[in-house]
Amino acid sequence: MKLATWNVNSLNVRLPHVLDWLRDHQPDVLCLQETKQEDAKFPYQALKEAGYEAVHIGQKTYNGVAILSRHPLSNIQYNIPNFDDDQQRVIAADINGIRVICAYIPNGQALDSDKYQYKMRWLNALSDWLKTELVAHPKLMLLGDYNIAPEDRDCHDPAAWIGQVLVSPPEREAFQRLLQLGLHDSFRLFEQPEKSFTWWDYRMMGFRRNFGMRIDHILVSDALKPACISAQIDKVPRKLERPSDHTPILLTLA
DNA sequence: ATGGCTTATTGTATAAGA
Repeated sequence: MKLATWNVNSLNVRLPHVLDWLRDHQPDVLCLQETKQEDAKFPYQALKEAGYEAVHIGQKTYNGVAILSRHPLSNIQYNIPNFDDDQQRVIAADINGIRVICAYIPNGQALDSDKYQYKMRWLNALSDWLKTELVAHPKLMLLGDYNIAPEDRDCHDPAAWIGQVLVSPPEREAFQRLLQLGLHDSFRLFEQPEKSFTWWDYRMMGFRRNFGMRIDHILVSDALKPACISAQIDKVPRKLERPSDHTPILLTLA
């Protein structure tokens, strides 16, 4: 079983890239973030013709998450239960006996911003919810844009990023708390090239110079860890015309 | 180098991303 996650930075703009990528890789599941569209505009039909059922929750301009699947989706959850949030950042479904959670964790903007406070509250709510979710669904995966580079090796220039959002100690601690729930960073279960990143700034030729960050992740529960066969970042879509600033990561399960 | 892109908006400048 192949599962992937990709922040597309507007599905309206990126749908051709997504359809090409689905055709080339045929994943069982693809989680999308930043669809940036209301559900009425979501391309259910085009995805169906490509062989994928989809569930989506979105809003105009910002946020929006979707799960595309070649297998039936059930038990759909929209957003974090009991957490008052007007931003559409989480969607979850049962697929082939696995609880698949697609999340777009807030960026935080800057450490002294209200948005950073929101990010930290949001991470706490996510953690609390996952605690109970893991009891109900031992086979669980959390895929998405975390907006956290967990370690210095996940940042192209750690010294330049000290004190910045994405790498601050409280954010990294929140990431570690997710791991302490019994989740594993599937990318690090395997040997990986140095300077592996999933996002590069559009500016300053970030991609060409590999000035990137690894901020998109696929965490898997204890019960799923032994089934992991491979994990890789696919840099190809980042090289296309008018790319998303993020590129997909792909996990293969036995 | 606090942005040099890119996206969307009842736009023609602004907000946000990371």
